[in-house]
Amino acid sequence: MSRPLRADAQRNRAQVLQVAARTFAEEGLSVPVHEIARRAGVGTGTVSRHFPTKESLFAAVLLDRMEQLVRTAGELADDGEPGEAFFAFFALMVEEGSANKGIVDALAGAGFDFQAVADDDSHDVMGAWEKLLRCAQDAGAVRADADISDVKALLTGCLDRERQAPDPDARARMLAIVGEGLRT
Amino acid sequence: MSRPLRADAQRNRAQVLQVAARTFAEEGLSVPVHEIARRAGVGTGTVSRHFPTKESLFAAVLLDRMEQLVRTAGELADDGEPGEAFFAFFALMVEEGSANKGIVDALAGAGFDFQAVADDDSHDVMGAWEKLLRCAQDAGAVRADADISDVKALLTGCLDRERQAPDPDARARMLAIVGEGLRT
DNA sequence: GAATATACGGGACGGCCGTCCCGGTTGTCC
DNA sequence: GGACAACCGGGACGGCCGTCCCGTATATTC
Repeated sequence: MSRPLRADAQRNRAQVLQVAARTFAEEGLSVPVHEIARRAGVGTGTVSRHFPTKESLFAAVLLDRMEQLVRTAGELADDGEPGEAFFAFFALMVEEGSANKGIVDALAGAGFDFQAVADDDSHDVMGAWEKLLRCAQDAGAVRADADISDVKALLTGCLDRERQAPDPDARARMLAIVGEGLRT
Repeated sequence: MSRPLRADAQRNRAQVLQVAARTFAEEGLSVPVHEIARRAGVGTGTVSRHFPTKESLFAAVLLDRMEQLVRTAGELADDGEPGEAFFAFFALMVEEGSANKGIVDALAGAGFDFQAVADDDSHDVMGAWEKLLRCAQDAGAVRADADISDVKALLTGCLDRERQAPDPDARARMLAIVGEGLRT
């Protein structure tokens, strides 16, 4: 282990992370790193010291969000009916994607290895999600042959619909369609 | 109008188009134009003279394929039950996407304006597809509130599933799920 | 408050890629 | 078969972007 970061370095790191989170969410992964540095009011060197590559910066941002989502998934799994929990989390992910272009890009596989980030030991989103699915299937609420990749693909579809034309009606309709398809 | 192309120019154009079609289908839109020129055995200048931009090259490739797909859609619409025709065409598109990474990229909106190309007057894929949808809805085979954007999004989802791990079982499952969701 | 390590800024670098241009070549037409 | 226009090849150019480096500034420690 190394000694703790200097105070200003900590501030800068946090600042970069926050700006990056907002920027990636609003504009997707195509934003240049220079731009994030500029908006954070630091030099590009500062960014690249804390996060050697763009991918590592995005991974750090994503991991933050992931933690919350996994926690939510856990809570949903704990209380209430398994089927409801599964579909509620699915809807939550759609909402998240709608507000977070970065996640959509990652899910769409636009250059980043989402799988690798999602599979990180301490932030096992896919695992948590899969558990929700399995519970719902055991409870007979979701067709037994569906796997987590199917679910992820359906999520991608819902997010694509959002991207074409964000519209509350359309979102509800897509959730209904997917729901009908997935239920036993 | 200009005079007809010189014989060698026609040959080169056709050659580039053919190589581009195969290459885009196999590797997606990220292939450099230089690489297509190299494989076609021509200089980059030759490519860029016939197709001023990469987008125009891809559009030309896509339009070829589109024509066939639209024709197929028309045939499906003409004979047989409307619901069957709609779902058959959907399955056909999934198959097409599975064999054609370029189309997947275009559908996923990876930098190219698929809509613009698809809406070309003489190759109105979306229109043809929408007609299939409307017929199926009129016949009561597909839920009435779904629109063509929903269908396109669901297709994107199916194609995403293919990309994660191509698998005949998974494809059939996805089609079943989407079918269940879309039927009345 | 001085000494030292640590971090900052932002310019430089290199790779990638699409586009353009020019000297040479090859069809075409009389 | 000769002259001219059309076309070819591929190198040059410019923009973009991620990464690295170094002279400078600042926090930390004693």
